[in-house]
Amino acid sequence: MKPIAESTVRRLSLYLRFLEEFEAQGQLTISSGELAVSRGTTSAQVRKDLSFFGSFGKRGLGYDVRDLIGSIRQILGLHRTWSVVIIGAGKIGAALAQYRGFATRGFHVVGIYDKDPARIGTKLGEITVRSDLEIERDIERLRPQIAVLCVPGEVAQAVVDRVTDAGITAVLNFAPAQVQVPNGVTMRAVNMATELEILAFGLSHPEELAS
Amino acid sequence: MKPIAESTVRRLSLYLRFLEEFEAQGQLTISSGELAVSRGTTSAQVRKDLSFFGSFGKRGLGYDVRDLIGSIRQILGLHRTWSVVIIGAGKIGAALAQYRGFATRGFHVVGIYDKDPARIGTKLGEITVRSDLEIERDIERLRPQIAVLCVPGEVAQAVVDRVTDAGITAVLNFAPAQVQVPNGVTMRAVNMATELEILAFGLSHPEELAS
DNA sequence: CCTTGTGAATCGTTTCACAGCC
DNA sequence: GGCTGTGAAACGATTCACAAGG
Repeated sequence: MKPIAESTVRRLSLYLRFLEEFEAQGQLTISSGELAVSRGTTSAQVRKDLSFFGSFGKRGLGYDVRDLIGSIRQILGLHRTWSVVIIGAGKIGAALAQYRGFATRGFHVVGIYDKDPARIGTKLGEITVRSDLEIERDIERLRPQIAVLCVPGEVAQAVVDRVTDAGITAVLNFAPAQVQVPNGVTMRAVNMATELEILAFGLSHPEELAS
Repeated sequence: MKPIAESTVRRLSLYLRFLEEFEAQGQLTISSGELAVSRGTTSAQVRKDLSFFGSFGKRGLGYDVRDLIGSIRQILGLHRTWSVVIIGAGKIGAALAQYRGFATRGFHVVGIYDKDPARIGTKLGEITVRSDLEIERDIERLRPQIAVLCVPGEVAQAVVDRVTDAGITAVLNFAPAQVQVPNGVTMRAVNMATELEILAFGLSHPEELAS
């Protein structure tokens, strides 16, 4: 298979969200054009995105909503569950631990860890904060695939090194720091400061930020 | 000025972060190559990104760290402060309200709002949660530029309509919903579910997710 | 000799346009 | 007739490569 652009994967995720809404409304079939307007893109883009993975529609008719949901789920890897550990039980870690959106999409939080003794043992929804010393043992035992980092920027790299050494193969980084991961590990970063700064640029340069 | 790609703005924000680290370490001068390796890009990319805004270096020498920090701050619109309102005082809204990264970069949180009477009046760090009924009045009075949305997906569009009608010109959307903004309003979305799904795709298709 | 700034070349993504099929 | 799937064209971003300046 040829390499797939991140932008394509991101759109597939959005298509999936809309398809689920359409399904909930009882719509059985949908055209690439309908899917496109709901998401602010073009019908050609929708068809091209899907074409990388096969052909899912019927010419003259469109796509079967339920089938396409299944196909995109399969493409994105949502036909199975994934186990997640959250590292850092500060404000953001705690908020994420209780975020319902994880579970409803097949991401199971199997552990949350902190270094601060005051936090260890406290309950966040279903789950109890454990000592950061147990990270390695738990990862080796429970084999989660994904680590969500919610630690201070200064320790982010050290923590990523620990979890990837222990066997984590995907990292979602909320820490305000750029981190390196070894080959074979997928990494994504969500950086609040950067998002705000892009907004500030947009405010400062009306009409000049592309898109 | 020609339109600037979002990817360029995002990199400028990262360069700024590294330049600040270099400055803290007392480094006076830096080459595009040094800036590039710290950020995983190329020296040509660094120079091209900067070239859209002027010429900031000295041939044979590189860039003065302090000057370049000032120039990038100016470019990004960080030479002034921006006022922010947070809509929704649930877990994520509350976490953001207390996020130190806002203030240290010149983003002042001037209000946080919720609909739930149990939350109204509670203190989050410095600031007290106010009724969502005061949103319009406060926006007209305090003239914040940025709204950060931390409300449930179902009400996100209605809330965006309210704040943009009241005069907000930039929105950072953490609600798990696609929203439309009127022309002239900058919008960015951070969608946890999408980020996780991109990771799941990466886990499911090793070697096939571009970069 | 080193490093910037930048046009030109390359690469990747999006859009177009139409043949093929329902 | 309507809509998909897909090569080809257009566009945009990144990389190359070098002239110009310290």
